[in-house]
Amino acid sequence: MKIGQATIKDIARALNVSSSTVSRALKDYPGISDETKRKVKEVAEKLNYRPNAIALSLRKSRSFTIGVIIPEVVHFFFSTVISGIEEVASSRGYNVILSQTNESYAREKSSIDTMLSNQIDGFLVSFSKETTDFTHFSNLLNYGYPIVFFDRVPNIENAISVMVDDYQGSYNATAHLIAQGYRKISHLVGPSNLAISREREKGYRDALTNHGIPIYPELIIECAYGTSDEGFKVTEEMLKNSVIKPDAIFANNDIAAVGAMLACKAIGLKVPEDIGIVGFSNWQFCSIIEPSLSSVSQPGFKIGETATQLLLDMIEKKLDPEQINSPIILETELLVRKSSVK
Amino acid sequence: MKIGQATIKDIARALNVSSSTVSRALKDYPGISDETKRKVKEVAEKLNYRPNAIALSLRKSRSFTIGVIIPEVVHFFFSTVISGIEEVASSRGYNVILSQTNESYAREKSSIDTMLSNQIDGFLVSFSKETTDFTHFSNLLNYGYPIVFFDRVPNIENAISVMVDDYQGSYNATAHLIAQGYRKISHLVGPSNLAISREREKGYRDALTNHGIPIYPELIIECAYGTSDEGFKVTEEMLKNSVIKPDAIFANNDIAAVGAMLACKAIGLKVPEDIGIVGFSNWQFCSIIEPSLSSVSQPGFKIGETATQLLLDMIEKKLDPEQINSPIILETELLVRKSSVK
DNA sequence: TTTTTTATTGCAATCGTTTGCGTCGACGAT
DNA sequence: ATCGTCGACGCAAACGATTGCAATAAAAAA
Repeated sequence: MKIGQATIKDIARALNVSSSTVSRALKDYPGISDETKRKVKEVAEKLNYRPNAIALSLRKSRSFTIGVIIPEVVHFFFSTVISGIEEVASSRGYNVILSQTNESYAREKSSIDTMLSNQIDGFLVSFSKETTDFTHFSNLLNYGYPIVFFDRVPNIENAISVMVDDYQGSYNATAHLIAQGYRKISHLVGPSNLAISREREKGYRDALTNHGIPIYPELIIECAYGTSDEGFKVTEEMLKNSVIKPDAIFANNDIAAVGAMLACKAIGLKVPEDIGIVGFSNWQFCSIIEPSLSSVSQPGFKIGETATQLLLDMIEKKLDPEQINSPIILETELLVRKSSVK
Repeated sequence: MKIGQATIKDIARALNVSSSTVSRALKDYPGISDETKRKVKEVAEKLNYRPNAIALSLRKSRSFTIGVIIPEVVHFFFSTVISGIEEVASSRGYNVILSQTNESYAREKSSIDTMLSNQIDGFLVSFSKETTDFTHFSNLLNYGYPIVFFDRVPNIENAISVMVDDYQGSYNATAHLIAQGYRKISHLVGPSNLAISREREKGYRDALTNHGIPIYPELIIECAYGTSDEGFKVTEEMLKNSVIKPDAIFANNDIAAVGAMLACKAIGLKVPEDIGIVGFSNWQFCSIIEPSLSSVSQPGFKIGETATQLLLDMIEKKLDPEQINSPIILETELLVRKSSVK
């Protein structure tokens, strides 16, 4: 028996009826006799009939597929988000097609192009670090194309976005370090074109200010790539050259935090006694490294779920994008571990 | 200007020619005058014409999309594989549609069904832990449907699979421990229903035997879930209760290895002086924990790449599945770090 | 001038499904 | 006997692109 190859026409031929009748019978349309419906369904079952989703897409100009554009798959946070996306999409009968940009703007644009040719019903995107021009998105938005941004969200009109409360997460982390008695807190900043980096920096600054602690620009260092090596290097340099010696480091991300931790150890500083460290994202390794790394946990799965629900609601017109005029913001959670507790 | 909405007909109308001419002109068919080609392309450009991939799929019964069925996305190894898949697929002009089964057999089957409706050109699958009946796969295979299995591969006829040399990886890891002077080597075994666990155990046993070292059944312990806590617990118990005191631990996976390492430290044993440890998979955290963890690295990215190349070659008839009658086996690499070097 | 060739283009079917509208027969009402 | 109504179904167009087979005109050959 052929697989998924039987068409409505085959059923029609077998029963000597028209394809219209078969189509209607399968969908329990009124105006088709029960007898016919029964027979059609029976034959459909026997032939292992599977509707051709492609033909349906063509007819309806709807593909029941959503496109996910993501910087990288091999990233704890993003893979968690994907998981949430996949969960909701599949439960609502949608397919997920995936493209990773590897942080390349060109790739981002071309992915969107091919997905558009595939009549994707909507996009879920977290744009690349390289992306500074958002016209490819705003064009789509102006046309009314459903897009939901998550985590990395652009500052353009009508964009619907789901993000984490980076500001508050960062504020809490910094406040926690202060509460632990750390005073000269360094911050490893993320790439400056990402809003999340700026939010996190702001949370850090405000926490210091609100606690009456001076801000030392010397201790605020950009760590654009967010690799462990980069974290190591900038930390090493800071520890050596800075006039103000930091007694804590709050890193924009966990990987850089680990680099910083290694740099501290290499120089003979004890964590958390001599220097406290907090990261961001709560990668799996946080709890198993020595000392375990305090980190701000982002609800990746929930972000994926929420963004997908929103997108599908928009696609199905259950939701008017106009109703949403500010980003959906999900709470973070500060997980205090050993690296920041004296 | 509408986005991706211009069709061949729009171009035809604008130039007062037939759609056939437009179609041919766009593809540089012979028999179309250069003048016409020029004009068609010009208008296509102006209208921002994008071929409708859905219509094309319907016509050609080819979707240029491959389906990936995977147990979980949030897993270092699998996400790495996905990355490799995505890379090759996109470079060869294919889309990737993704479904995670969460280790559920029912979900696996239904995913395959909906992907079939979507006229997927082929499958890349790593099946769920629950799956013991493989008829849904063999049906497809018998029909000549292209499938490539990876990592978790079924033992069915004509199945093409790409896997890692678990046996050899395990053998090498054990031999390395022996070479370092460790003699009473414990092994934390993985879930016994997965072939990879059995292969790894076999590699471990053979390495010991070939080096004339006795095997102590007491030191071979199942660690089915592979969590850090489980690793901790079984190791703690072994160190306390076992008559034979191990001087090394080779764990089936990195997470369990870390648990074991913590248990050793907790009891006052020094790694690697008192006890050597080696893990499996080379998770990202291996190099950043203290001491850094030696591990057998599985080439996840390469598995993804290789499997995808094979699949696309099959789809494009560049490769006859008959030619391949044994699994493709990729080499592992033992990454020696501090945890196993005296 | 007539016939043949060649260069360009159009027609129409096809992929599988949906759907507005028309058809056809039966049946009840007048 | 005639008309209207209604139930059950078929026709054909449509979605967008491709492609075998004509068709048409101009150019070349006879």
